[in-house]
Amino acid sequence: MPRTSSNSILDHLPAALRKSLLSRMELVDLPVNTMLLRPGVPPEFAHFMTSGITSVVTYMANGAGAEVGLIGKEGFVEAMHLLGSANSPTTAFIQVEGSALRIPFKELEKEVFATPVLLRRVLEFVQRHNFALTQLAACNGLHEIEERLARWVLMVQDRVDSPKFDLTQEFLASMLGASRTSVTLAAGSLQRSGLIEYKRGHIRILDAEKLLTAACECYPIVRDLTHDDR
Amino acid sequence: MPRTSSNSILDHLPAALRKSLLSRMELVDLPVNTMLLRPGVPPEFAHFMTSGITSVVTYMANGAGAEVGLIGKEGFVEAMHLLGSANSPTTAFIQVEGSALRIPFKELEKEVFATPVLLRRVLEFVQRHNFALTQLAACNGLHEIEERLARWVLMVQDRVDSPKFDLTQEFLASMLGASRTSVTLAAGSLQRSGLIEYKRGHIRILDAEKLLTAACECYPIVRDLTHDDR
DNA sequence: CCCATTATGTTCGATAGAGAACATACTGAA
DNA sequence: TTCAGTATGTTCTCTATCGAACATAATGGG
Repeated sequence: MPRTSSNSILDHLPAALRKSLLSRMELVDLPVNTMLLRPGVPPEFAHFMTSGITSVVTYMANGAGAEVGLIGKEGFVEAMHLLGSANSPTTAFIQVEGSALRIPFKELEKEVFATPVLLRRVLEFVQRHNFALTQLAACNGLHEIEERLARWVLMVQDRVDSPKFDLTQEFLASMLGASRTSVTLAAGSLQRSGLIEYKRGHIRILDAEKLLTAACECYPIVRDLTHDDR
Repeated sequence: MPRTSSNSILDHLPAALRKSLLSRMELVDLPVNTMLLRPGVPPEFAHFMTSGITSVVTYMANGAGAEVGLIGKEGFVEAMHLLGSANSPTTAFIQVEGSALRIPFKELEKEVFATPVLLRRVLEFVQRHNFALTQLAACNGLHEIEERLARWVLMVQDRVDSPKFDLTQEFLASMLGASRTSVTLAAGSLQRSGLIEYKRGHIRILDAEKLLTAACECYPIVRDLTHDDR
């Protein structure tokens, strides 16, 4: 399977089912900031990420936001929406450009509830995503910015398979629910310690080992949840 | 149906299915602090709350914790665990004494995946619970203690149907991911404004209207998610 | 190559909250 | 009724973070 169409969930499906799904899917490029999901709006497509990262964020009325999820090729974006018809308070958009295999949401919905194997895989993903979310929910309230920044950077790295990617500090601030000033300070600190290099929206991990130490305990917990092979 | 055995999920099932389930369930009293779920331990029973409140909390290594869920008679405690076999990082225990209809977890699991209607109801609950969680995750990081305290009190009230219940400030602190001092100050402020009365672990809501104003925007969002009639 | 734009760096005052220490007051069991 | 235990009230110092303001520096389109 070519690298650009590899998605963990699809890859682990029985061959026949995978083929059937793939035949109805379309590989789409996803530039930065592409909106995949808005609060209260039912999704048109489901996006099985094959590269890049989707951020799931909850925004408050005053515009402040905080990360509540990060989805790469280990998952797909609209999983939660398959479970029912409640209004989602979240926004999802492309944080690191990439691509996804997309399928009309209604079609996936039908398939999921008609195909037990697929349903199980979807629910397993929902479970892992949810457990990760509980950890991040506590993390947001309890840990300091520098630890959370380190965690975030590592989480992104896991999903892009590269020590180098693009993220402005302004953007990071809204992800971490912090002010840009604080992010600059935290990033500066990590940079002075030689863990990362930051250059106008380009970030590079220099020492992943030490970064792990700088991150809060939430990182390995969340990583195991989202990147364990089952 | 007697008040003590009323649970929203069970109540909305087709009569035959409900009867079948109820015949295999046991009504149990749940005193304060009863543990229902520990991190990484598969649940033995599922508890459909009929009164009282279960708190779902994520604890960090240093003992600090934060709320990631509140379950009353609108739901049941171990829903997430039905979806797969990943390790949950959460702890669940009784926060306000009450009762629940419990059923061996394995038995419910079998039933859920054999009975589409039941599965749908379960997934709907999981979805609502999850969307609420995304809101609370952001809330934990972005809102101030007094607003969150007001929100918490209202959420508890919704689930006990009473303006009066027992909660120590020490406990509230660990729920809100704050220090006891901060909770005392916030509670004192709400008390001086005449919104609540606090007396040695006994809290009484005096002015629910104003409390709504004092709470952050998250309260109505979460309430609609968890207490909407579908 | 230049300039407008955008991203980062830096400083400063203000503040929410942490954490410790101690005082007070209520409660229930003996 | 008394006392030990527990919950709340209060004060203080300390620190992380905010928010605003401004400086600097890189970037890319013309």
